[in-house]
Amino acid sequence: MPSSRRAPLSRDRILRAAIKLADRHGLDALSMRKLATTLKVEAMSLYNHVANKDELLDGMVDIVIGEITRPTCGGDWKAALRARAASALSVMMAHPWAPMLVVSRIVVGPNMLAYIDATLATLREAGFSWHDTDRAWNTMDNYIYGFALQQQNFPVDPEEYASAAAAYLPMLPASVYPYMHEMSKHVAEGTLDGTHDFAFGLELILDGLERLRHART
Amino acid sequence: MPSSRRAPLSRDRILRAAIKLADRHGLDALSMRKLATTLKVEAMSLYNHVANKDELLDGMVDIVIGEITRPTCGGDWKAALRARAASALSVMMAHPWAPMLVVSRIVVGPNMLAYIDATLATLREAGFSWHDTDRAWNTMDNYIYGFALQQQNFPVDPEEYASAAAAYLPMLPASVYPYMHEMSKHVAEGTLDGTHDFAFGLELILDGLERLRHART
DNA sequence: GCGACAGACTTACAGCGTACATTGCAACGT
DNA sequence: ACGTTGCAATGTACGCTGTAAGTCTGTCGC
Repeated sequence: MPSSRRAPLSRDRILRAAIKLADRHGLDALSMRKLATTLKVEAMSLYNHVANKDELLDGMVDIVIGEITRPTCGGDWKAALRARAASALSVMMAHPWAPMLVVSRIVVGPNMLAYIDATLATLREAGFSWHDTDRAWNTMDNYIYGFALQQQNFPVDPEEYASAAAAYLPMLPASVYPYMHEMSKHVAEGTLDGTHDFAFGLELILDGLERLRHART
Repeated sequence: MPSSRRAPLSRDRILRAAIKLADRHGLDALSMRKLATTLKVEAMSLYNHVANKDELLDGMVDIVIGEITRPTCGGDWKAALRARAASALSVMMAHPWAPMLVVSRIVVGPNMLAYIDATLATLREAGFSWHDTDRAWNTMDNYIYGFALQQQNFPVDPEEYASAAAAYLPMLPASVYPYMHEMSKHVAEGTLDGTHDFAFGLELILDGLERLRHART
């Protein structure tokens, strides 16, 4: 009954191994063969459990979306959406390959659907019309994924912003790019931290939604 | 002097051919070999003008960014940014492969730098601090690219929203996804058009920026 | 025991990016 | 007029990719 020296492959085991591999070595390193070897199996064996690589990627995304703590409606809608955004961002940062996949395909796994449903619920129970709910949800998610993507691809660590800005300054002559030049100078001098501020845009959106809500009641 | 039956290859000719190919057949169809054949040349010849495929993609993005009409400061900053966003979106829609590339790499071509510089200029001349300028610019661009990506990947044409929603309804049982179910029903019945509204989120952000500007003066 | 069947394996193919070595052509100094 | 030089196009090759198709094998129900 324990037996089976044969690998007990399964769709779930494959997806989780794929996530681990992508987390560790990036999405480019995720090939069917490499994934198979981490599972001590041949590449083609995977196809007994996932139809093709696209389905594999979809499955990975849905699992990751499942890690986001879903908003619960009934309380303060703004706080709920803020928490949702924070959780989504932290999950996206934990799986750097995820936002790219989320935006480049339409995933309709159970976790994704439940996640969206909970979001719609929060907005509806807060009193938004269906029309506004639809637009509010899209606006927020555009911002969240956009921010995560930008953050992921930014090439320098936060503690190196100043030195990096100083290094790039010569490539931004004041005569050609006056504003970029001055901004980089401020970052280099520490007058401006180049930190990307997730809350800024989020609060802009949330405040806008709140005013919209008041205007319509 | 006309002579030269040999193809007069050049970096610019390559980039424009690559853009045309990607526009027509998608980014997946853009391989060095296919690109070469459209130029009646062998694949390896391309490498005399671009270092590698990544540099090719970077070059394509910078050309496309150059197609965006840049904001001019001095007038109404809100109108200028609105026009900038509209132009950026229309360019992204004309080159469906572009937003994905823009968000997945850091492009520092001359057009990109000029584009950013003009944006910073508009915000600065409107009276925003460097701190706010930085955040405002990022928030807007996150939204623009996020929206373009979402629009690109949406699988159904606007005129088919209602029928598509009706078709998907059975996959969204009211018992499991009550809100998605009801929303889809509204779309199917024509009570709600599933149209994605670019202006909605954009005005949310612009209004937020305006209030911020007033609060700080 | 034995037949059936799921699931792992093997082989093979077309396509990819690109390293490296070679070739052909045009312009130059003499 | 004639080597020489050097750039740009080419040809070949390698290792990698996703996956179609066919084969083999261990386990289970009868």
